[in-house]
Amino acid sequence: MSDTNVTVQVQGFGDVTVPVGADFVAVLAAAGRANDPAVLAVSVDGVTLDLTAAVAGPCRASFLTFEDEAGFEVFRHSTAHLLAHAVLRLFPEAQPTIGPVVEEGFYYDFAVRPITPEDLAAIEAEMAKIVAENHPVARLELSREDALKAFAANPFKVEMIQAFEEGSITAYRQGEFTDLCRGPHVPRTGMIKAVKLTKMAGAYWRGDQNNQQLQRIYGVSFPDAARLDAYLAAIEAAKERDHRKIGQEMDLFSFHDEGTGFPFWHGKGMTLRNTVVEYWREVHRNYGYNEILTPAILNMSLWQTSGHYDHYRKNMYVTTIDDVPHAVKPMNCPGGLLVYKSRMHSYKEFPLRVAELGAVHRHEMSGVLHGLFRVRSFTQDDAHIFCTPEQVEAAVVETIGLVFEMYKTFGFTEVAVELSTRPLQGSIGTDEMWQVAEAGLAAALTTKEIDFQLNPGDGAFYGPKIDFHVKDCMGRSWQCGTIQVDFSMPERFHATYEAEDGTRKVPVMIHRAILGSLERFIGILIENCAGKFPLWLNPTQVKVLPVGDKFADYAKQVTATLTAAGIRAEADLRNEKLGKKVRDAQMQHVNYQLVCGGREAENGTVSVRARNGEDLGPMAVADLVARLKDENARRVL
RNA sequence: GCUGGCGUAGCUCAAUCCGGUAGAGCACCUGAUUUGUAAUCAGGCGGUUGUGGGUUCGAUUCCCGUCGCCAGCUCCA
Repeated sequence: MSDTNVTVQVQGFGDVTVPVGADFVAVLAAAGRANDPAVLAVSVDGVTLDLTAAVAGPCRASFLTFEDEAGFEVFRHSTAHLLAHAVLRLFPEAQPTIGPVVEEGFYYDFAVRPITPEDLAAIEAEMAKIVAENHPVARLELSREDALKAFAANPFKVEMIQAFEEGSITAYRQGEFTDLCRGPHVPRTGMIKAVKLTKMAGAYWRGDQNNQQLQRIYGVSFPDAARLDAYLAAIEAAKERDHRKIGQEMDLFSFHDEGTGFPFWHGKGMTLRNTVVEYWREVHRNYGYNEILTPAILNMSLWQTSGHYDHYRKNMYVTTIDDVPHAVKPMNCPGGLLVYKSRMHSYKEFPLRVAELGAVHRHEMSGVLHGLFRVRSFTQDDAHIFCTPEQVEAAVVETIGLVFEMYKTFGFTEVAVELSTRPLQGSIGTDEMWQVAEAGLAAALTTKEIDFQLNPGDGAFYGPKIDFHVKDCMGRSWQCGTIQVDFSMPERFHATYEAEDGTRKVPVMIHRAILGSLERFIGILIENCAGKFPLWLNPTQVKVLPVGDKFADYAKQVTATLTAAGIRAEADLRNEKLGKKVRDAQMQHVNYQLVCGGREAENGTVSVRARNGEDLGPMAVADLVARLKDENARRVL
């Protein structure tokens, strides 16, 4: 090999030799993929670069397409530039700020007059024009001085440039549009075949409410129209499983202007909720918990003792009783501590497991409310475990087991775990307390052989925590469970126990929730199954469908038999044809439809149709009852 | 809370741009039909157009306030 050539190891192809100073377009050609339209960028020794970057020396290169995460990001980021390019053509006075790639596509923030939905269509059309013009995208390296000059009219870019290191400042130019950017980018605007601007919103410069409000435009993009269409279809499908829509259709719950953010549970919703609670109680009994219930409104002095008055007051509802300030509880722990303190405790009782399905009220900002997911009143499946410092690890190990067991029952087998440690500021307690608590949680996770992500500084102000995120069938992640070690609350309340040596000591308190909020968890359940509940959870498990009025009595009789056996059955006695009743039962996502006609009434059977449309044929009512009871008892998913 | 969009019958929507006192489907009720595995037919009931004010001869429509709903407000060139 001579000095004038350099060898590049191309992944999936082999070695390629090109002249020194050649770019990766040449490497691509040498690898037999000249002008491959799928190639967006190149990864050189792990660093993503433009295809137009020069080969600096011997290296390993792999070409990136939309299928590679890095290639995908380049593509989306280039689309953000395309968006800014189009916006500047239509609104020359607009000042572009930043335009990153996000999970759901990309966005670009502009300082510009409010953008309307009509503008969005015009911008999309302009973007299509720029794509058709197929401008090459060129990288420019700038000195700070030149960069400041080039972007002098845009205070946001100036602010950014001032923060950058000299020598690292680059910009990209396509046609008449140049944007400050780290890159890399796709080589030509023509590669961005399918774009959809999805929504627009206000956002603050650098995410700070005190800064100027900007106009944010969101979008998605794909290398071809088919993938865009598939994406849009998936969005529509997600709307169909929105728990707010299903909650209304299935008559589970409602919201009213008279109580913003406060859910009203209907009969069907309560059945679902009670089923969840029933299971919850069963498991907690098995794990040695005892259940308590503490009041909703308590004297403000309690919240002063607990520290909520100082740390959480802005989220609390306050009231006055007999001229004395009180507050509606935002958390259950202070009440739980009063119960603990109501009598003496011995180390022999530990770990003392006390659970409470406590309804808490929190004043959340109006803008964050969202169906059952974010409400102002919800029921926590709370529990507090009182123990000695030595028992923390074992108690946490046990709780982790409980968490996984419950999630599995509801069909959530993919669970992500995070350990959050002491916040840098505003935490209470000694270094030693924190070290012991953090080590205890980490050790418990290790014992259970659970992979976890460490979030340094993300703990509560009173102690470290483990958070559990369940993944639903759409791949979305929901934080539900939490285990928090707390050394300080028992101390504030002067809670004690009598130790083995006869001295009074302060117990450790472990706060934990598994479902988190019943409301939210039920919302997750609804979206996870799109309203098609497994039998054990479904508020209406069975619909009995007489084929005509003549068989109404038989249908009633079957329904009564099922109900007596603990099966949630309803008869559809409307004067409608069978097809109509089947259709309606399907739309209500009932698990089984039992058709009753002459043949069935004569033989004491029902013809069973499953929700998936399968015809299970005629079945003796007693056999069906046995089958459903079994499916129910085993909580089949 | 902030920005933008939206509030019309129990539900889904039309009429709103360009002011002339609201219309359909589903649901519900009545009748006919007596039904065999995803919608039988006909008739009927149902709305001070979220709410308060303003402009106007006249406001669902235009303007202002207010309440509620929806989306976004973490991702850093």
